[in-house]
Amino acid sequence: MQQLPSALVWLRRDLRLHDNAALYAALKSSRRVWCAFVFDREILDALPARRDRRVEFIRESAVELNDALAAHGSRLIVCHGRAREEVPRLAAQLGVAAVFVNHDYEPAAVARDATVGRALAVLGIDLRSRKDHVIFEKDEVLTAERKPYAVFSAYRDAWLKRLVPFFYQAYPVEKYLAALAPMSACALPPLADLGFERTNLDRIGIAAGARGAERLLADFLGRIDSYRERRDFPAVRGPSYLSFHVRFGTISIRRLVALAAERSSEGARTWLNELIWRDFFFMILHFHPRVTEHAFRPEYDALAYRNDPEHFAAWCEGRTGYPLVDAGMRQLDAAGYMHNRLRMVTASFLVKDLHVDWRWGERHFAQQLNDYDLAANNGGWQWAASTGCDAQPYFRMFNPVTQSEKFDPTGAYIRRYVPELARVLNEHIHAPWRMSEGQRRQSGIVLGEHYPEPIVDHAQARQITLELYGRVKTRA
DNA sequence: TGAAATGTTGGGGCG
DNA sequence: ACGCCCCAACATTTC
Repeated sequence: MQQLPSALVWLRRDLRLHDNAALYAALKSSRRVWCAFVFDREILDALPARRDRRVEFIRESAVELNDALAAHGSRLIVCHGRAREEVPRLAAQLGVAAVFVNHDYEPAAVARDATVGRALAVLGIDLRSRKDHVIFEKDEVLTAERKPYAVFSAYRDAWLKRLVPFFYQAYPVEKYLAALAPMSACALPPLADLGFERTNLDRIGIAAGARGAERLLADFLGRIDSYRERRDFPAVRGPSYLSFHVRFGTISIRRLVALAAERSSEGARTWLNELIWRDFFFMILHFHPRVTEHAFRPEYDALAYRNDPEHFAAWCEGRTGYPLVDAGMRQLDAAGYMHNRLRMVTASFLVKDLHVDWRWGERHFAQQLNDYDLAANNGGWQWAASTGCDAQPYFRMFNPVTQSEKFDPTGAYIRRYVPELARVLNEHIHAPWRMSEGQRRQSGIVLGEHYPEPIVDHAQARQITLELYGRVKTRA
C-alpha cells in the first residue's frame, strides 16, 4: 500500500476504534492519523425534539473514544457545524493527503459524501471509503443472473453460502495505533452547546460506547442459545438489546456475525438470520433508493388510506384501547425502544386496523427509536404494510388480541407499560372491553375513563383492509 | 415472522 | 345395537 504522510478518519456511525475498517485502512497506509467526529447541524436540526437519546448517546460515545485515543497520546477532534464544510476545512487545516470513511448507504448520506468528496478533490485530497457496516454490501450478493435478490430467503441462502471467516475477520486496528497523530487535550462541546438537553438515558440503564456494548454482549452470550425460544415474548429478556450500539457502530457487525456463525445452536442461527435481514435491507436501499418515499411495489402507492389524524395520535400516544398495541407504543415513548414483536404488531395495527399510511408510522418510529436506521425501519414498515420487497401478503393480518394471548400470555408486558390495567385478570387483560360490568368494577376499570374503549373494531377493520388492498390488486 | 372460514373426522350422548 | 346429531379437534382453504 502506498504510504501517505498523513490522513484523517471521519467517524460517523462507526464510533469505535476496534475493528473499524476505515480507521484500519488509514492507520495502515499513513504515517500520522487523526480521528474526527462532526456534530452535523444538518442532521441535528432535523431532529424532532431538544431531548434526543441518540445525540446524548453519540456524545457519550465520543467522550469514550476521546479517552481511548488519549491513552495512545492522541485525541478525538470534535467539530460542530455542517459536515459538508467542516470536513474539507479540517482536512485542509491538518494538511492530510486523504480522508477515510466507512460507506454509508442512505441516499442523503451518499449525496453528502459526494459533496464532501468533490470539495476535497478541489483541495487535492482523496476521499477513501471502506465497507464496514455490513458483511456483504451492494452487489456482493446477487442472483445467478447477476440481479439483486427480491426474496429474503433466497438472499439468505446465497449470503450464507458466501460467508467464510474472511468476511467477518476483525481488522487488527490495535497493532497499528502507533500511527495515531499526537494531540493535546481538546474540549468536547457540552450537550447544551449542541442545543440539546439531558435525557433519561442512564435512568433507563443505557450505557453508551464500546464498553456499554461489551456489557450487553457478554450478557447476551449467556442467553443466545435460547434466543429462538425466547425472542417472541416481550416480557422475557430474549433479544440482545444491541441494536442501539449496532446503529452507531460502538460494536462491529463482524464481531457479532463471527460469534453467531461459529456457534451451532438454533438460537445463534436464528439470531444470525436477523443480522442477515439487516444486510438485506441495506442492499435493497442501495439498489432501490426510491423506497424512502414510495412503496417498493409501485401499485401500492395508490392505496386509499384513511389517514385519520385522531387515530394516528391515539396510536402514537398508546391509547388505542388494544392493550398490547398501547404497551408497545408506550415502551417506545418511555425508552426509545420497542420489542421487535411489538414493532410488527403496532405497525400492522396502524396500517391494517387504522388504515394510516405506513410512511406516517415510519416517520414516527424514525423520530422515536434509539436504534432508528433508515434501511431497516423502511424495510420493516413496508414488510408490515405489505407494500415492500418480500413483504407479507396483505391478507396476512395480525389480530392484536390473538397476538397478545400468544406472546404476552400473563400480561406481564402489558402491565409494565399500561399500569392502569394492572388489576385486570389475565383472562381479560388482552381485551378488557369484553369484561362484564361486575368484572370491570372488580378490576377498578371504567372503560373510556381509566382506559380507552377500542378505537376500532378489529373484525370490521380487517374487512376494510381486504377491500382496500383488493382494489389495488385487481387494478394491477 | 397469520387469522378466519370452511371442511373433515371421530368420539360420545342419546333416542 | 344402531344411527343420528353435536361438536371438539384437527386439517385445509381462503382472505
